[in-house]
Amino acid sequence: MNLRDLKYIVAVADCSHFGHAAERCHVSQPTLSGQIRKLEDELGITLFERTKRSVAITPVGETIVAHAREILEQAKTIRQLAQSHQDPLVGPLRIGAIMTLSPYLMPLILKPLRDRLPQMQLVLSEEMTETLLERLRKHEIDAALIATPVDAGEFSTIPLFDEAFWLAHPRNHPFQEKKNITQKDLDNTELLLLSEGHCLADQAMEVCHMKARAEQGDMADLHAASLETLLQLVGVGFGCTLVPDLAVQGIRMNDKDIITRRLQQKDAYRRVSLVFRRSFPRRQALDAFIEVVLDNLPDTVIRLS
Amino acid sequence: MNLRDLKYIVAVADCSHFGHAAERCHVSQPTLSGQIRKLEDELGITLFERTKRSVAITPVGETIVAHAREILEQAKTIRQLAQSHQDPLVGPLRIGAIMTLSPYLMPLILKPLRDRLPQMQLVLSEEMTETLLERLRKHEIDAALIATPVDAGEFSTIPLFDEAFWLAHPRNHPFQEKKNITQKDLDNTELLLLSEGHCLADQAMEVCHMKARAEQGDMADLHAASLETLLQLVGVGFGCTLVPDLAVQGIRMNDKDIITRRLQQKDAYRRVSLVFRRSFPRRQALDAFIEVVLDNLPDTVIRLS
DNA sequence: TAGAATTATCGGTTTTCCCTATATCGGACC
DNA sequence: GGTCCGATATAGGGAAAACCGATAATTCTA
Repeated sequence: MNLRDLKYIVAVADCSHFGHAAERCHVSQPTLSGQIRKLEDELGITLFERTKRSVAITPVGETIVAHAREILEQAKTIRQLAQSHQDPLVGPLRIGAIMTLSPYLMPLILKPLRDRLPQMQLVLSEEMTETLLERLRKHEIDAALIATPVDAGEFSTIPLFDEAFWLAHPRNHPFQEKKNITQKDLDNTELLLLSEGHCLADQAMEVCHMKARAEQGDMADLHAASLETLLQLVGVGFGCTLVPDLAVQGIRMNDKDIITRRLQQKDAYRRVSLVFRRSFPRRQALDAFIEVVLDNLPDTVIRLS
Repeated sequence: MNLRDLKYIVAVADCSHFGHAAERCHVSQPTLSGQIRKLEDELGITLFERTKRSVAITPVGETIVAHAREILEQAKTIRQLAQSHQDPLVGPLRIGAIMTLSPYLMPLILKPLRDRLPQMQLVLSEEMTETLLERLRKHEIDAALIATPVDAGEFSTIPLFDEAFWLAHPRNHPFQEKKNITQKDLDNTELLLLSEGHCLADQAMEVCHMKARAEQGDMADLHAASLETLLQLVGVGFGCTLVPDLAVQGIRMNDKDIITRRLQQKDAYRRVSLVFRRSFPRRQALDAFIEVVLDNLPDTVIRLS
């Protein structure tokens, strides 16, 4: 059996005439006759009762043709489905982003994205870096926005932009008196950090030359689960923290108890990249997505392409 | 696209491994790879995201494979349908019979038929000869039991048995005194007849050398619509009629006011045949049906095979 | 009885499918 | 780092199938 054969028998059932059916199927009448004969042999039944003068379908033939029609409909559906997905920009794009980036970046790009790529449906998720990479591996997401370098291996990485760290301290903190915050100031300060697994914590520690988390002892209970929580803690005077640029842009106006200050250090930034499986087939969708992202970043970040 | 291709993509979707899928489909791995590649090209989309190390289905691929599964199910259904109809004895057999035969023959054969050919479902209809032939032509029935010769042409005819005509007259009719009813007696008698179109009326007229119906004038109002009605008329003394053998066997015991007598004439019988389209494919079903009919006729009829 | 219409058959050509062998790539192991 | 193992992809040739044109066979029509 064969989709072609089914098309043939449906045509004959419709036309009750081998010649006309053959014409409809764009084959010669002998070809169509032969194929139908072969199908009948294969099924072991007579589908059409032929005389030299007429063609009539048998009762079994009738029910089988009904099934054949359904099959051909389904096949058409498959072709249409494929058709509508031929444009790689069309269809859902599943993007994951780290939690210290997503809430501040997404509001900037969602609307432009909807305007520029209305056919692309963005499916967002927020996870920590390791979880994102794991989900990439399991094909649960198509790409991840992270701020940690990954080995080439199975993934490709496209650097998007560098994002400076700002210092956030409470209104009446000693830092308020200082004009410039130096590397030394930072080194002597205990920062409030996000809980384990958040890359921001590691990056902050690196910037401040802090020791590994494991050696810090009882500071652990001050590790917050989200940047928002962290800023709340800063707001009520618990201490300072480092905040990436996009988050600063997002919060600066809202809270009078938090002072955010640019750091002078050259290396106080993190590099945000898009990571995806090297084999991901809709590369053009990613390129289009990247373009929208870069076009809608504030000028406080440094674009990399 | 192709049923084989769909089988291939379902296999790959199930196995996530070209080699294993190829094994399941009993083809080599390059063959399967090539066909899937070709299908992807034809559809213009990527169904599977492959690395040298692994295979994962794309979202479009997922939905397409779902449709493919349904198609394959339908195809399986077709094959099963064909399978269960491969025995020509299986399935409905639509038999039409003339109204002067059906009520007396069918009771004799229905039970034996159900015993001997339980898989064959008999669909009965009763019509006049012309209507039966028309329905044969339109494939509405598969065969007809009639008592009139038909031209070979599109139909085949198998004679089944000869059925004698009996004379039926009321209890106190002049015929009662006679020991033998002669041809001459009949010729001088006006018979009650069935209404136009029933072959029995023509046959009775022929046996009695009656003139054509059109010339009979006001006898028309005594033409009955069924044999049972005719016999009721005989029973209440309206006149005589000819009754075919099987009907006599059916009614003889029931009515004390009707006398049935065998005719001595050699040609006072009608030939009952089975007629069917020459192209009808289930000839064996007809043969089996005929065998059951012949095996269950009373010995008062003369079997012809 | 000739002609038109219709399905079946035949021989040869083209297309498709399939297989074996091999290339290529990525990961694992030493 | 080299080598082997496990995957998928590619190439070439051979077998099967599908297809076509021409023609036969049959039946209806005029």
